[in-house]
Amino acid sequence: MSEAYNPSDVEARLAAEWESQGHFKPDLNAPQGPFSIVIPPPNVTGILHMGHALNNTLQDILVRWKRMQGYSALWVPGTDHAGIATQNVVERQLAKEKITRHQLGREKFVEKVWEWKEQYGSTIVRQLRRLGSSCDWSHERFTMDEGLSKAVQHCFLELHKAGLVYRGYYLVNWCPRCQTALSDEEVTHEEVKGHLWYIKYPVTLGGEIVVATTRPETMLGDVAVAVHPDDERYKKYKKNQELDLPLIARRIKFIQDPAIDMEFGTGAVKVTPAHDPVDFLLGQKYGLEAIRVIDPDGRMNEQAGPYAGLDRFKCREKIVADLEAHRLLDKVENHKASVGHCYRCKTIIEPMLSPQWFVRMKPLAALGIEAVEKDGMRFVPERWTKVYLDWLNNIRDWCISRQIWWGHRIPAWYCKRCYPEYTQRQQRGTLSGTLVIDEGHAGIVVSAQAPSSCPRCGGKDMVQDEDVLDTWFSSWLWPFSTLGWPEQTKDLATFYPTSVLVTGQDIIFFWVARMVMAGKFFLKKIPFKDVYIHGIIRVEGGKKMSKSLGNIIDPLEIIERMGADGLRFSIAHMASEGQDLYLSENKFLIGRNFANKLWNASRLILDPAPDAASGAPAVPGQSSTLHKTKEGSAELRAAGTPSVSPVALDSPSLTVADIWILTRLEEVTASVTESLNEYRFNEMARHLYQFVWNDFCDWYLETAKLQREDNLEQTERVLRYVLERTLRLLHPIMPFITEELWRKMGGQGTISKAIWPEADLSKKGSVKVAQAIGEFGSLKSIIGAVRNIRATFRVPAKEKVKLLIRVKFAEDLFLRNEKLIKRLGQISELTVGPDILPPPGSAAAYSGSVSLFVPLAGLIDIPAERQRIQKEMESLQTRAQSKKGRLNDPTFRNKAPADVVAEEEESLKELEGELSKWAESLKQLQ
RNA sequence: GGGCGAAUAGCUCAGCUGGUUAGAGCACUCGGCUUACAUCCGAGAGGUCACAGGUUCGAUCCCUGUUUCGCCCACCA
Repeated sequence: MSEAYNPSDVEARLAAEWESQGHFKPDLNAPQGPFSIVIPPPNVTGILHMGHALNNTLQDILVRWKRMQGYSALWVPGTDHAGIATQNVVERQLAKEKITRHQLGREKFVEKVWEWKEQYGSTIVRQLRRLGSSCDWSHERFTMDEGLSKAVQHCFLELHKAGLVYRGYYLVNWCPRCQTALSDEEVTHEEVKGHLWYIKYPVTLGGEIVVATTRPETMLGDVAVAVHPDDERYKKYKKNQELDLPLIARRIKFIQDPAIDMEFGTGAVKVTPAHDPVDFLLGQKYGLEAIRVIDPDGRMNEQAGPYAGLDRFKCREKIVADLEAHRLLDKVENHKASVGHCYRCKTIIEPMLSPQWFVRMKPLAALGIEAVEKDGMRFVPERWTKVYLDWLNNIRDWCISRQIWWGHRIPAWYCKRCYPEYTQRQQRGTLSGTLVIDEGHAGIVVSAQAPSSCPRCGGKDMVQDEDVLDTWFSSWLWPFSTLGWPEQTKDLATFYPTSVLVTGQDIIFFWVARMVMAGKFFLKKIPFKDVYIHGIIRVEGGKKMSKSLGNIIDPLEIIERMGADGLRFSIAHMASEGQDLYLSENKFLIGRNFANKLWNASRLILDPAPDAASGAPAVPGQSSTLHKTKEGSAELRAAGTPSVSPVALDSPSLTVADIWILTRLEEVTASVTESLNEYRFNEMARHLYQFVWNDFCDWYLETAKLQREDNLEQTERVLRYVLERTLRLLHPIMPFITEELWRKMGGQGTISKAIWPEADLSKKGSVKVAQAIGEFGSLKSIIGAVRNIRATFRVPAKEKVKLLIRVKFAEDLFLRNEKLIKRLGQISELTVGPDILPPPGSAAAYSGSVSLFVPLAGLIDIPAERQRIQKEMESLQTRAQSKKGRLNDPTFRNKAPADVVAEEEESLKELEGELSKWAESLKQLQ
């Protein structure tokens, strides 16, 4: 084995092998039944970033763990077609060749996107494999697959049948760059510094009303000015008053509505129903006309008169200038407002009146609420429940049509004769009346296939809706569409509902809530019971990780340098429940170093010792005949387990170190399993790290090196036993290195199918075990004390010292472990007895009932020693003092539980004992 | 405007239902290439647990308020 662990040698090879062997197909005969997770499908355009690395590491830990526990574990991978994002990518690519999608035409363009998908779309799933994700790749799905497309269509038709899909003429969020409508969730609001312009609107019969606006360009579409009915300032104007819209001569109305805030601006507001959500509602309420002055591309249209053709922001400048020229601008204030931006391209959203398809969400939201209130779905951390419910309780209808080409076509058909007539009528009308489009009336047919004729006029010319569906309209079916729905497949019956969803907080609305609604609506069951919401990845300093900030930490580069296991371990170690993760490069060292530590510990155990000169190898390799599998052992049920003999804690020949490490192994097994049960990934990592590094390597291996000289066979058995089981505990978090080492131990097949260890803490309380643990603790603490003394007095590492231990009981413990104490403390001569007196010039230390002395005549530095003792005493005194205070307080004695009081008394006694010994030392130093 | 999260060592963070001496990694200091590992070993230093009240025998932890930072939601024209 190489001196340093080299992950790149191992990982790619194993990832390929795992897949080719089909290890991650669910074992349908697994004893514990199904366990399933569907991956949050990354965008096909995506490349692996830290968010994916986190998300998939956590999922993989769960899946590998459950698989080892004997579940029929299925992790369904796949990708999302990401309508707008993907279309944008391909459009940009075409732009390099100076081609627009319009030049290409729809069919050719969609073909191009598919080509792009075939060529680059597998990037991210390849990267997921590299991360070690144990997905069942034969189950991989894409949201535009034939099956999933069928599911989408079925879904649309069913919802339509249930009256939950409708076409309506509403004000929607419009991205002038992407040239499509967006749902409310696809708009991100950002605070933008702007201005509040106060514009004078002349009243027809004399006087003027000053209105305040942040968007002067929309005044061209104004149809009214509104004030609060109680506003004294405007009482003089009658209801049927009219005003003259400045710049373009047009009469507009004067209305009074209690929704107007008298405090804001002048208390008078211009009303632009075609370009403002609030005004749209007012328009509806008062039957106002909606005049659209901005076109889908963000330019002013012919309704804008002299401003037609100008970009909306250029128009704003010109309007302001013109108003100023006409002295119609009263004043300008600085003003901050939250402005909607397209979540894909960051362009400022334009509220735009247009006909779109919507899903009626209220009835579905009720199902979503029911999921947590009745069906037992829970969020981890729990606080997200409130966020989820608040959204559902205030839900608005979901705009699902997109004016792009890449996506699922809407199964709706328009009569070429009726529909244009209808829309023209609609656009000329006012906002009173219903805004839901009566399909029969408008010449629209919702159906999977093209209808032969228009049911209204009998026209034969029916064309399919040009629009496609929102990407999330396919993702919300993901937990069941990937299992074959709407067909009643075996997969669906077995693996739905899934077990847990692991995702980020940013898509609770987009995705999680909608999946719950769809799952409940179509399958009558919640799609998953637990929703684990992990944090968002950031970089140190709190900024978002983004290309434009140039602060990306690329997981692939980290994998390159630290190994996938190193990356995974580091990430899991940082992922404390639901908290955001702040990353920096050096945080990944922990995982890399840990893997190397594990590698080298294994090397010590598995590699034959190099000093062949001293006769037989100190450590036989795995070929040794000493380690034959014991038949029928519960530990060894899994086929192919390396030859490891179970070590029973009550075996008589075990040393205190053996018993201690074996007990720690049981403890860590219990803690790791418990941590996983509670989705505490960071604790899992910490427990394993602490156990492997501090307990196993720092103490047990050092002890074992010596033990091997005396009792090779047994020590080997313990070493191999602990290592093999530790590898299994580590496997979910570090799959590659554990597989590699497990095989080096002689494991056949794959560790990913080995059995998850079960903790046995039953022996922990036995007298023998408890005593051994206490005794090993004493050994550790006296070795620690000696090392401390050595360091304090700068005893050169190679120079050995004498050690005297004064102890009334258990002398033989120290004699039995003389070799260990001597080796780890660099001791030349050890004396143990009940009546030992410190030789002059000794440094002393006290721990419990043990006193130890290190003769350092000549080396000892009296002031330093005095300082060391005083410091020790000070800390003991502080502690004793606070305990005394507590114990002298009668209320503490009365109210605190008896065991707490007893404990305090006990520990005070101990402190005082130690304190007096230190005091004695100090005296002797004089 | 509403809600959520965070504030603990120089840095980044743990600390699960209140109970000896508040932990880790990195950085730092001292000493070591000790035959698994310098991606290492040994020993240290470093904290008024943001602030102010309260509950309690006892508060980093529970309650109230304040400050700072971050995020989410909202029809702030």
